[in-house]
Amino acid sequence: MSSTAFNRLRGLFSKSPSPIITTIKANRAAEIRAPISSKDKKTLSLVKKFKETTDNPRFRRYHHYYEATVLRLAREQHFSAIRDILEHQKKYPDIMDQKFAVRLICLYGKAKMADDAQKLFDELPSLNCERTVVSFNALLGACVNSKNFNKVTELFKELPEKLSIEPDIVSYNTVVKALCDVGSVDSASVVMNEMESSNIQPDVVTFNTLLDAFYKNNRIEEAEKLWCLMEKKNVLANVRTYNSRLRGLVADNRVSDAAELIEEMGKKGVKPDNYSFNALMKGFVDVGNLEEAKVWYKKMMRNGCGPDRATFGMLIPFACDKDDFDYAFELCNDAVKAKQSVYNSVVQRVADGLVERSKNNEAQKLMKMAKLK
DNA sequence: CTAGGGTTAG
Repeated sequence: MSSTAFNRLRGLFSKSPSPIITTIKANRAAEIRAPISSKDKKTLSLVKKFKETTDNPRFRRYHHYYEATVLRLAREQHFSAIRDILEHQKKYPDIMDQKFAVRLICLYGKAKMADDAQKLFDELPSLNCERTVVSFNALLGACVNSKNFNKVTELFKELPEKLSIEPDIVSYNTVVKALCDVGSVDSASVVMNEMESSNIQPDVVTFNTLLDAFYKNNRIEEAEKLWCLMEKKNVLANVRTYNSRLRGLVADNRVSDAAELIEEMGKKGVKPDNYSFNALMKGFVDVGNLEEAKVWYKKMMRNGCGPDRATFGMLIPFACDKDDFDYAFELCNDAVKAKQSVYNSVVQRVADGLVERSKNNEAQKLMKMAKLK
């Protein structure tokens, strides 16, 4: 509503015999003029509370609070609110500590706000904060998280010379990751080769990034070659390296090879984790083998790897597909015990299946559990 | 959020 219309309204209402009604109507008109939804109000109070909280130095060390707030605001697309609370941080003396500044740059990255990350990076000297390869790497990482991949290669080309920053292994690994993410796995391999001419040896992170990209693109042969190169360079495979390979084998329909690889990991002193077992169980799900999936689920438990959201999200619907609602129910119980959330639709499907099979007691128990969460 | 991680691979 235009302000003229508003004035006209006010003029009308001022002749109203009841002043109380006048006030209410005027307020409503003001609301129409500048609508503030209850969601916006919530955001405003969240921002206010965050600033007040971080005004206390003690709370500036609560990384999780920062991250949770930024991620929440990002999810709601309140980017100006994120800018608001992170800009506010520049008021504190902590900003002179590069560690603190790096955290803020990374937070911009998590909110996919690469330009703001760069703005802060550019301002560091004027904020009396030292700027080294670490904040440079944080900026690169923020661009990767923002999926602004061109910016990564651009900055990597320009900044080191301009700012006399020597790129290190983390810088190179971040560029490798950016190239893999954009689908240029070959260029990423080239960068790995180039590192060596800068006297920086590829490490396990470099290999893991590239291996994962090769396996994801079903370039199994090249991945195997890379694995050999890694061994030749005496870079020790860790659990993530093996997990990439497990996923690759499973994608290549080589489930039994994958199972063997898990056993081999144990022998090599690399303890399989959730991702390892999930990768293998996915193989058995893909070929419709519930019995083997059950066997490995048990092994997973025995190895002290708590099943996670991915495990339950995969196995419960699979058990339903196989009409094994008792097992699906058992898994739901485990999920509650493990404090892992399961989609309501999945729980509903299990409950419906139980009812169809006249297992009303179980169905009721299940619904009760679901409601508790 | 409520302990605490300066940057990279889920």
